[in-house]
Amino acid sequence: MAQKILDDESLIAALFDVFRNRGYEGATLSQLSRVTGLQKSSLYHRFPAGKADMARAVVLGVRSQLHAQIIEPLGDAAVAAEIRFANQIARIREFYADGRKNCILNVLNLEGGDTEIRDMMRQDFDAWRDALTALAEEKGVGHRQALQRAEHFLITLEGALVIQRLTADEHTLLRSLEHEQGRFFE
Amino acid sequence: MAQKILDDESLIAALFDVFRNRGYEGATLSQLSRVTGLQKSSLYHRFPAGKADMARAVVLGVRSQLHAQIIEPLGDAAVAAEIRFANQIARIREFYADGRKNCILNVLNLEGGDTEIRDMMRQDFDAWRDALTALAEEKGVGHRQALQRAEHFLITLEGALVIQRLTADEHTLLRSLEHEQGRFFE
DNA sequence: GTCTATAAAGAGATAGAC
DNA sequence: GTCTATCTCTTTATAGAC
Repeated sequence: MAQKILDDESLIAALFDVFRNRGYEGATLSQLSRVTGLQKSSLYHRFPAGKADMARAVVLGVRSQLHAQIIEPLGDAAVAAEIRFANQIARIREFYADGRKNCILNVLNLEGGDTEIRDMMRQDFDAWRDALTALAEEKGVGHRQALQRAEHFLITLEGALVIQRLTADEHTLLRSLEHEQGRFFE
Repeated sequence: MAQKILDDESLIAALFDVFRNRGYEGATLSQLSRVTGLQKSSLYHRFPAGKADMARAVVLGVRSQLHAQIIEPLGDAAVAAEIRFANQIARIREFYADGRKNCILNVLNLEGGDTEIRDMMRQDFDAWRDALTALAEEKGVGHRQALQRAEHFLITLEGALVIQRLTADEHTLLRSLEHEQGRFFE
């Protein structure tokens, strides 16, 4: 049996990088081929439905990372709520390379995009928001306000990524996350 | 002299709608032709450098609207600061159709995008942020904090647009704007 | 200024050898 | 599982008539 040159994880990580930086339409098969080191036909062997399949695989990978590294730890009652929030910030900084990488949720959700992908991303947003809501409630914040703060936190995250990509001010994301951290439980 | 079927303003408005909803790569000449009612060659007559020219024209149109309708009114000393802020909110709601339309600054600023366009958008962001900073300072907020609030307001705007596009909750933008309005001068 | 027609390049996708 | 080679379709762009 012939060898896989790249394991699935590295392969999808390479595809991810192209999609998040250039969007769905901006990611060409030539680029995807180049960054993975695989010819187009090899990509089709692994992703029979082509580019749409690759994008779906990327989103599936992102969502499993998101759940394992961020959403589940937010609900880990063995750790103090403030620490869980701080750990979340650390994972966010890694995941977005301190704001130098885009959010796939933003770039893969334009008009004409794959509805299956949008549905998955909606579910993940809901799950993340709900985990944050529960965290605030744990510390005595009322449900309605906890929900608002959770949503506002994620809005700030997305907005900071957009603005940092525009201004190239490397501290935008970090500043925003720390600002929200200070207000989340108060 | 032959007639222009569409005046420049309506033409650019139609192009704008395609670019903001589908991004640069996602906007094809076929679509741009369809929404304007002009054949591709007619578009090339008006925009000799093609799609790149169209995107630049769209951004020029947006920036003149932004300055006339939002940035300049923010500095109009004849109107109370709170009213100026409230008027800004009203213009934002119109401009983004209460969150149903994207921000062009987000979708035209991916990797590989036109640097001329990015530079223009950066300038406009700076101008808007500076106008908001001055407004907060007018009401006694210190410079450093005024700048932070101005930036945070624009981050929230961009983030709310991203999240509303994802969740399709029609109240996301409005709720965010009102929340920020309550905190801006305090 | 707009049109029809067409060219040229690049996109996504497939066939078949190894 | 990967490759070379090829195909088809769409995309961007141009030529030239009206």
